[in-house]
Amino acid sequence: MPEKKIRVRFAPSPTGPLHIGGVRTALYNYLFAEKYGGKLILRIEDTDSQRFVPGAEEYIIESFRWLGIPFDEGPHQGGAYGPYRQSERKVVYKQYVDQLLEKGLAYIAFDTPEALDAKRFEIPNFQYDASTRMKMNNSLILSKEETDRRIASGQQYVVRIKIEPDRLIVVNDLIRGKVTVSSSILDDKVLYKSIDQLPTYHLANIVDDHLMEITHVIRGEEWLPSAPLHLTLYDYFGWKDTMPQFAHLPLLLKPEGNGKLSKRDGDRLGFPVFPLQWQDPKTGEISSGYREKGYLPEAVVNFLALLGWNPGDDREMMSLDELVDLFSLEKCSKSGAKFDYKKGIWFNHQYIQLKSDEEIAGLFLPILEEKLTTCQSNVVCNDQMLVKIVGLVKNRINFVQELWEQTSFFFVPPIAYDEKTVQKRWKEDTPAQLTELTAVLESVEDFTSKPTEDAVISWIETQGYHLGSVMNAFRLALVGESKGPHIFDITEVLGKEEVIRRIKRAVREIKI
RNA sequence: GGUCCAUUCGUCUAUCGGUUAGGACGCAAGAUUUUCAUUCUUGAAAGAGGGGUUCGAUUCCCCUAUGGACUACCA
Repeated sequence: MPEKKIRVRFAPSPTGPLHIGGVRTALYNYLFAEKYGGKLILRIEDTDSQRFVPGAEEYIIESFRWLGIPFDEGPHQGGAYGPYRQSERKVVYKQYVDQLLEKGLAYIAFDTPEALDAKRFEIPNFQYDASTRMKMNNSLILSKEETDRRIASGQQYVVRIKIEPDRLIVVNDLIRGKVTVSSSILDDKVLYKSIDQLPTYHLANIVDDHLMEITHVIRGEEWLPSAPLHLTLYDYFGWKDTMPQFAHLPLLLKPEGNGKLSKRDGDRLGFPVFPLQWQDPKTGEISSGYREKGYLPEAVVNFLALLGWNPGDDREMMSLDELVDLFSLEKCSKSGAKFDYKKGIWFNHQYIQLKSDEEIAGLFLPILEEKLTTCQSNVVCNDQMLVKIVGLVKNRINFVQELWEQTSFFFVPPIAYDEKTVQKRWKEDTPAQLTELTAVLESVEDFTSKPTEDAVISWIETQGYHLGSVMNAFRLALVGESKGPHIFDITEVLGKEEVIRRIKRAVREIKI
């Protein structure tokens, strides 16, 4: 592909938890960089001092650590193009703002936010541009002396780009092809504000991408409308030759209804829209995260990768390495993707099946320990047993958390018996049969699954009992309801004493 | 309102002018199972509408409709 060393960046704003759409953007940047042996840079875009949220940057770092997406450069690991926080690059931007001012490609405007609001109220489609700028309050109409005097006296101002109207701007997008707009629809965007001496996104973004030698800007579609402005900026600075290429990714949409995916959709439909759980430092409100919900990072990555991209064939299960190998911007789709969270659940199921019983048991252990203390269970369970139990029920779960409801009867004997099952499975002759069964079990030497099963089946056959009714009643006694894995796999884990104890208890407790 | 982007089963998507329009999620039915699941098999399900271009359009062009994004001294 390109001769130049690939450098891409993910540039989030630390204004709260990272949206899942942002995660996907970062993932695509990573896949692209990795595929072509390039570098992925994390840049924190904190030029809005008003909206800064403490902890957000750490949240971002931790999210990608969890997902297994490493950055090559960033505020934490450093790099040759730092600093990587825009708030630490103030001095850098100022000189470029001055450059534009000197060339007459930008100007100083004194209009207060209130004055602009009034203007917008007065004129419905007001835009600060070539058609209006000469009627406003700026250095274009003020004398040099007056402008300087105002600045010296401490009057707040902003620097606006001076857009020449009636020019055709062509954005060459790697995903969408040529996008042409007239410069007349652009407004004189604010590039810099004196109040906090910080640039706005547009200026900082272009300066940093240039200075950091970014070769490809892969970002969400919401940026497509401002791409012409960015192109103009590259042009004004004389950086067109080294300008990065653009790729605007389709958006993630609500699973149902219209609009883009928001936090509310997650709350309403019960799925997270953030990688990690997040507690808002101001309100204390907690938003759920994929990690805490029990998603495996591999599953999240795989699921996200397929929302807006595909390998060109029917493959769906792909590791991060495979994704790197298969990824290409040409295969990215152009239209927004409704967030199919049910498919995400399916992916998680698949990835759980791929993991060893030992690994799943390890993930389950902390949950189990907590449950056992609250249940005051005195069941002793060693690691080997736990692994075996997990192996028995693993294919029934989508999340590790579901393991408890699938396995609780192993640890806690049934205290109640499901009424419907009792009605269906517990007949008049059941107590007598089960009492006989205890004797049969008592005589089994090797209590592992198969020998026990053989002994019980042959007893049922010689007695001429109905297989189903004995077995179902047996299950009811052990589990408390009509569910669970193969019955003799359960008895093997439970052990002879516990099995007999449970049968006796059921015979004693269940009345019809 | 203006600008730009988009439009194949309910959803994610394959198809780069000629296909019985393929796969997956979800859904339904059946099989397996002593239970519940898993699993397997099968099924229903799509080219927004209208014009062109072409021997032939889902595929190329135009219009309409619909959806989306943007339109801040936010990113």
